[in-house]
Amino acid sequence: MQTRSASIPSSAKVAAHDRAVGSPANEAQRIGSMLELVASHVPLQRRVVHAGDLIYQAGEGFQRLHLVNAGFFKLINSASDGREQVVALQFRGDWLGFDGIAQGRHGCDAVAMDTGEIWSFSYEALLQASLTQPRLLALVHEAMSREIVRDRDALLSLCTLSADARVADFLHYWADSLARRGLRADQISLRMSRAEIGNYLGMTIESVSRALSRLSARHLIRFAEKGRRDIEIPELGALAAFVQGGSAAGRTLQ
Amino acid sequence: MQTRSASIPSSAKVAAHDRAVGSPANEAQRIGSMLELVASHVPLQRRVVHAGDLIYQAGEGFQRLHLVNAGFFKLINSASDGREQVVALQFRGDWLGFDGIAQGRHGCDAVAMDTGEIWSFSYEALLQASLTQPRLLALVHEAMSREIVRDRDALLSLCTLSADARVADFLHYWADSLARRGLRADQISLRMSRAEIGNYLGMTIESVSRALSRLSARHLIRFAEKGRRDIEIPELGALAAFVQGGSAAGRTLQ
DNA sequence: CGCCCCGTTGATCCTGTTCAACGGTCGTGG
DNA sequence: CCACGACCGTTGAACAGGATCAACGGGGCG
Repeated sequence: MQTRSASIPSSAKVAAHDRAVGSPANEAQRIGSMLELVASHVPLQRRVVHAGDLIYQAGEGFQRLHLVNAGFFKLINSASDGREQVVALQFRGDWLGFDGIAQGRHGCDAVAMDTGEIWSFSYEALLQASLTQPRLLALVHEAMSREIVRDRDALLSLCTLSADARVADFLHYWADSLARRGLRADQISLRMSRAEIGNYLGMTIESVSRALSRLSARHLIRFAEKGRRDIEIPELGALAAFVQGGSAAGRTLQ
Repeated sequence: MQTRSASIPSSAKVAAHDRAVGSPANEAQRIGSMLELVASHVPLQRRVVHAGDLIYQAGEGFQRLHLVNAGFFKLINSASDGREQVVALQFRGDWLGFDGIAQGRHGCDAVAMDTGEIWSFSYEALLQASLTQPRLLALVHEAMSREIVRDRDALLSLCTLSADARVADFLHYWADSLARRGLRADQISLRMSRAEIGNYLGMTIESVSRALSRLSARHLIRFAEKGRRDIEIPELGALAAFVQGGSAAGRTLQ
């Protein structure tokens, strides 16, 4: 396996979780017009959900897709022996339910982490509409592709980063996701317990807690006065830099 | 977060990597007819590739998708700081290139691990054809969905399994992938070095080697006489059972 | 108030990493 | 032909990062 040629434009890859072309503002715009386009061509049902609400469940038959209009959602994958893991976090503009297409039944649970709004619609209806609206079809494909890329970035982070760097990367990812959607990213309020974060990152509650303490000691983050779930990020760039520095520094593939 | 209700039919989940509906024979058939359908509706270019050949490269502009007609391929994701990781293994019937749709450029390298045959075709042409062939469109969506599910299963294994179980799960996955395609699974020949396996599983060469030795000592696998890359699996079920037993035994999400 | 859940911190243990040495195989070239 | 070196895989010994076990404080709620 030869090392990849150096001919890749260096701008092609910025950071594992920072790959969008275009600015954050564009991203928010993209999401807005996507929601609009879907809503105008597919009959959908809008639903307000609350923390803990189940959008769909593993094993359940697949018929409908969902779009996040507001709120935060987690996807939980589980094995037959009881192992379960948070495998993805979804924000405004993200789709829920793609995992069900392949086998006609869902492979994950989708759970709301906070109050939010979900737009649900029939997959069949979407397909029908997309036959006359190529732009709609393109959106669906982009969304699925994005999901694949994101999952693989998660895989990369999980395998190559130390516990502290993983936590930093997680915070950076969360903040970045907010920023792209036009929300303020310097002051984030995690909707997850330490247990959930740990599960998502493949580590224990204690390790998450310690990692956060260490990040705080380095002034990469700061805990808001009252809530241990509210975190300030003075300098997003510093956090990203820490992720790279804290990586096994070039654990390359030979 | 409440524990999931017990109302999920237990048959809905068999094992992380063992979720197909239908028998292995059906799967091989599905793949065969899928290849046929694509070939009969999209102009494609067939190409024989050899170990080490690059099908596409991260950063490269996205225009074409690829179908594996024969051989073994790996997808390598890499971060800006040099970290890189094998994030997926692809076999006959798998698609290559979905990661490029979202951003118009590829996010991974796709590399052949052995001699094989790749069918390449324009994504645009595929879209055009799928407008008049709904079955074709369904195939594409199923393939993308399957990819998402697989990535999430990998995430789950990575986070919840011990090193030994991860190696066992990897072997089981490989063997199972062969079996589904109608190939013999009791005697597999890995196309990967220990370094690649370790990278894929998030562990070091030494740990992979030790894990294999321990699996061999338990008679879950046997090394073929001459090659340390040829492995016999007397009982696939035993390997699967070990994965479950070797799991952190219910590292649930609270 | 008492209980439960959440988060933090300390002490100890263990899994997997790191460092190191060694054997086998293959390709190259004297 | 064999010597040499590069590469791959295995195994051992020491180390360390994170898991585990345990104790404690704070907040919300019945």
